Amino acid sequence: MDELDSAIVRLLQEDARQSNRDIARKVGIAASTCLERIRLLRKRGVIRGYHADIDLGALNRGVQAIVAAQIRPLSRDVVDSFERSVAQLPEVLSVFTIAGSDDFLVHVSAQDIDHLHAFLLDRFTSRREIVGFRTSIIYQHLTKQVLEPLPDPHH
Amino acid sequence: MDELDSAIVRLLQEDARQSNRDIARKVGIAASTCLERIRLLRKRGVIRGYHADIDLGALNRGVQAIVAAQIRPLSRDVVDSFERSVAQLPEVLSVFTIAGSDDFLVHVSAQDIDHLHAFLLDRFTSRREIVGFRTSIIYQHLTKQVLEPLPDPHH
DNA sequence: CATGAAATTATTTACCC
DNA sequence: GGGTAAATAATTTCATG
Repeated sequence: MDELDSAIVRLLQEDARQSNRDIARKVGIAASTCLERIRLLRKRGVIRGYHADIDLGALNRGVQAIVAAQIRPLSRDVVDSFERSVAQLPEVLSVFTIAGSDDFLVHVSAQDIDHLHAFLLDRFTSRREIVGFRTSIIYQHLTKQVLEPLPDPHH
Repeated sequence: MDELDSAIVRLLQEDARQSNRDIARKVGIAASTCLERIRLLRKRGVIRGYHADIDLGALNRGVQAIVAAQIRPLSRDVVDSFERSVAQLPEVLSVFTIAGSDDFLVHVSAQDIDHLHAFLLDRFTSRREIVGFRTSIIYQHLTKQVLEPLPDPHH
């Protein structure tokens, strides 16, 4: 990850569909060189994928919430199975497994408040491993699309 | 948003860099038709952008946390200015503005625990509008890259 | 008016310096 | 890292139902 790689990664975070030729021109290298660098970044796992960012409203997902859940027992089996089964529910956007008084934060979206309520009643209230959960409606979610590398901690 | 649009949106969420020709072939329409549909989806704001997903470790961001913050007063000025200034800190990945006992959840990443601690001391402890915050280390974060449309609530 | 086929223009990619 | 040429893709035009 030298300066050229960082510049390429930044440009692909901004717009993953711009042409390799454009990226090459912006960072000041030949298209063939740029293509090879992108291929290596992908192979090394630095670039994990390219994804379209879709408006949640257009997917009938106008209401978002964060559900803070506590589960017991905190055994590997119960934790792993909770993560996997919750992540595959259609309403779930992401699952944070965290330290602290809550065990998980689950980011969910639904058509409206009624569907959110029904979802929580059907999928959370009934789960035996969940000993408690609190739901917070999300008014706004700002996401940074372009992340800069942080300074190397060894320098 | 008919079935064809949904199929195109799903494919672009899976891999935003696949060619228009491949997408057209997979959904069973002509390339020109597909290109026009994608253009309209973009114009209508259904597709908000295309972004490379980068490994946080490669960006020297190996440690993630969620900071739940309470601020006062909860006036528009203070809320707006908190959102904007926090979102532009390099360590911040996203900011949730929420209802409930906490006012914000801030998703952050840093090089390591020491840098996370320094970041919180420098950027949170010192802010006058913050009346309290709790930090939870993230062990794991599962994100769904492909979101299906939810059933229309009117039907 | 949306679709699809063909022609033109542009980009990607493999190979060698 | 760069240059070139063949393969591939994007884009425009225009005919069709």
